[in-house]
Amino acid sequence: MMPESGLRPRKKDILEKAARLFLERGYKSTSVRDIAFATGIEASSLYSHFPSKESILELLCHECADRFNAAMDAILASAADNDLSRITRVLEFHIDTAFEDPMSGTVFSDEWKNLPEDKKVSYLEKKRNYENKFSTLLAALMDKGLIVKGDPTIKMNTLISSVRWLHHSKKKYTAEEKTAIKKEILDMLTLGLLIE
Amino acid sequence: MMPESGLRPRKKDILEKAARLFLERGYKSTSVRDIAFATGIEASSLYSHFPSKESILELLCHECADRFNAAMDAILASAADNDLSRITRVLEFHIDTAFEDPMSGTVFSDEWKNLPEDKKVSYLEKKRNYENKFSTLLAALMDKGLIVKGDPTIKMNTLISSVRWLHHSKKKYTAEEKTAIKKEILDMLTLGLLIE
DNA sequence: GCTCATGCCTAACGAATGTTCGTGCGGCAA
DNA sequence: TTGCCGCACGAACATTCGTTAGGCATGAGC
Repeated sequence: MMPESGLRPRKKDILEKAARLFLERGYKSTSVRDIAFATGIEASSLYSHFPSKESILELLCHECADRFNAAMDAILASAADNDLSRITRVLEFHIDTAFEDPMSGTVFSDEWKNLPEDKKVSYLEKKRNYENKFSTLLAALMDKGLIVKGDPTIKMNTLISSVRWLHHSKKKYTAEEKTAIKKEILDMLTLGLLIE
Repeated sequence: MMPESGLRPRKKDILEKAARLFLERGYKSTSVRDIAFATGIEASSLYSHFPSKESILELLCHECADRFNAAMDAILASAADNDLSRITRVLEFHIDTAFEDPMSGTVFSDEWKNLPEDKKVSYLEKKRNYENKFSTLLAALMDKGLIVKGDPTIKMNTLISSVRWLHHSKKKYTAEEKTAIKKEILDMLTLGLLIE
């Protein structure tokens, strides 16, 4: 999945197992012993790799926020895109992430609440930064008359939320199914439900 | 004296406080002592009203599922509606609920996972029942050529998810703001983002 | 061959959790 | 009055939680 490749394999392993458990049961419902068992070691051995359970969540949260921001920056910087294709690519990124790395979406919208207060602040800064870029992009599109005018924040939140169900979807999809789902959601968000 | 809604006032009070805490912190992060403190009693006194913490969640979950199903049934049964206005009213119900009773949405999509296995089954049955009615309605609209054809389940999940952010929104809105937000989300979902 | 860090173990810790117990108090029915 | 019942209490319970301490094995570098 995503943990940096500079990490020791065991550490990476723990992060992956923790991420999956946090996704399935939530942070609070996942005990240190659960993570250790999934990794195949004892609970106390975790502390050879991480100073605390919260530090695992912290690492996952910030890594995820950084990945979202990096993707957004890349899309915004790409000269190959006009504004309209930019928003499509942002949405595609959200959908792809939901498929390939479902933990990210959960972290991004839910589990960060379990961070200790100080770590929460710095995470929320990254999150707000991402959302600002998102809604600024929407506002620019409104100004150019490319999308329906309105409150960019409302539209942004609605767009981000709308793919949330994918994260928790247990079903395994084939590549073709993923493409089909992606297209359907994308069409729905851009063109709407109704036939005019 | 409270206008008795079936439940004793203290019991109703506990349920309300618990619902709010479950919404804000999540079920697992809310202790029995938290609920008791919010109600103004001791933890042990809770057990004069409920046999367990889980039973509080169970009651909230099933009550919520029943409310969603009742609303859906009312909309489907109403002769005053055509199919197209039905889907609008379903979406409006979701948005209204997110404003007026934010706990419901959280329960509906998240916190039910904390139910014990046997209670989970009966809850999921109600939820599946609701979702079936929802996607059947969408399928009917597709057949009549009123909405874009596709997978009703994908569309249903996307629609339901898209208002999830409202539940956790801390801001309190005026009635006018609520109406405006509702209209913007509704337009966005039905007409899409793009200007054709 | 010695050192030393690494990674894992067993054992145990204090704190917090959900819950039970015994009790007391006030109101209502007999 | 008597007795019961609903509701509340403080104390204590067993369990689980995150975490720490101390020790043992391994293997790389001198």
